[in-house]
Amino acid sequence: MPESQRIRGPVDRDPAATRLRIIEAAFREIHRNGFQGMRLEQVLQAAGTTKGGLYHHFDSKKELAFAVIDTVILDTINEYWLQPLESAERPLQTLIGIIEAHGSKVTQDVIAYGCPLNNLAQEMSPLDEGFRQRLNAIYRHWQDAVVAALERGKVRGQVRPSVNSREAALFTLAALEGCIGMAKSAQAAGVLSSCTTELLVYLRSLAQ
Amino acid sequence: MPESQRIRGPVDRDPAATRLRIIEAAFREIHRNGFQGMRLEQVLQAAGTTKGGLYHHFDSKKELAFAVIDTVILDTINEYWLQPLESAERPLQTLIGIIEAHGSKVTQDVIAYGCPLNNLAQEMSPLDEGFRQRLNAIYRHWQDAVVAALERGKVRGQVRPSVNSREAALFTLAALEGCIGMAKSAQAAGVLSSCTTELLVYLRSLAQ
DNA sequence: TGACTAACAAACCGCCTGGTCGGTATTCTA
DNA sequence: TAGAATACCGACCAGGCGGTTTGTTAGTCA
Repeated sequence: MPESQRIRGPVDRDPAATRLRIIEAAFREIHRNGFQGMRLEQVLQAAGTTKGGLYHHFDSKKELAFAVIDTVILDTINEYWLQPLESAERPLQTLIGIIEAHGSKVTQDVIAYGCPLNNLAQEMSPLDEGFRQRLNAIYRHWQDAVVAALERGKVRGQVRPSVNSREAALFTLAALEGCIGMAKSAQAAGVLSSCTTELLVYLRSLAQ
Repeated sequence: MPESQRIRGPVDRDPAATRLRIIEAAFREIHRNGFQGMRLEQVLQAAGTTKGGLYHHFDSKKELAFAVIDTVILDTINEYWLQPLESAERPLQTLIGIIEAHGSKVTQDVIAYGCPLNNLAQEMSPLDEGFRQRLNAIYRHWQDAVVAALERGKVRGQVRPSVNSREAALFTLAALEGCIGMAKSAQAAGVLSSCTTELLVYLRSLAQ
């Protein structure tokens, strides 16, 4: 039926790469506009493919978003939080360091569009149980890593034994997400650094 | 053109009441589905009116949302935060009391659907400057009230003078919104109370 | 009490968008 | 190397939804 086949180069047919380009483009669109606001046409254009390519790799818009969660978002958490924490000599210091880095060098995208994980969780948790479970699993995964860090800090005498690790880890994540959210509302990097400064006050109070 | 005019009672024509019913229905829809997810048809059904009624009172979907922000959301903040704080004998204690009440008796809707203010701010701030300004103004309004409470606490010797009131107030709001968000993701009231417990630890550390 | 206007009612429009489907080109396999 | 399977193309479709328009009814005021 399509009588005017578009001229395109040697095409470099590479399914895995195509799939990845689609996922990464979808991630950016979701980050900016949310899941419901993401337009497949935009994703396709950014990924340099078409409906046919998309629906060959994914069953639906929702499945595409699930792939984004299970790859890009999960990997990012692992890279920025899990890996540094699990190999840390001084876990609490490392935790503080990660957050300090967040407050200062954080990319402009976080101020402009917020935390991709939190955005999706806030938008989709009440609307779709599939989203909620995946997102909440990542939060628990993340929290567990902080809990482990605090517990190891206790063993090493760097964290007060009276600290409730699960509550403190939960609160740390909540406060960080809250700070990012306030900065996004204000569209001001200064808000993020002011807010995280106070989070650091809290975290330092866990030390002994 | 409409040849089958619907039978309805004496209609109790009352423009102000109709407008209010539309706004309140819109608030509930936005709370559940976000602004982009709100369907006018749903609002109309809940409010017991039709397109004609809606577009008589509001110019567009967006203007309706602005009315929701400027009335329902603003009023709620004023009622639960501003009023108790401004008349408080012991401002820090009052602040702590408000948050304690939040952690325990909080309505089921907050766990299920989150904070209406934060939901809208996270969804719309990056997408529409009109939304962002209105929502951010409410946040500043709210923050100012907490700042004033902390400052009065200092005067009365209840808050340590070394506390940075603006940062502390900002962080308090951020952390609270974060806690609500975590509870919403987990769909668990226990998460909210655990998280706010730790926020209370922080707030008590401001006292002297 | 009769014209004028505000306050609705609801059919209708047109665009947007997720998803489908028939077709084609490339790669794999027997 | 032929045929099948995979990867991808893009026109098309149908439903949903915000917004418009035309028509009707209830107040209002001279």
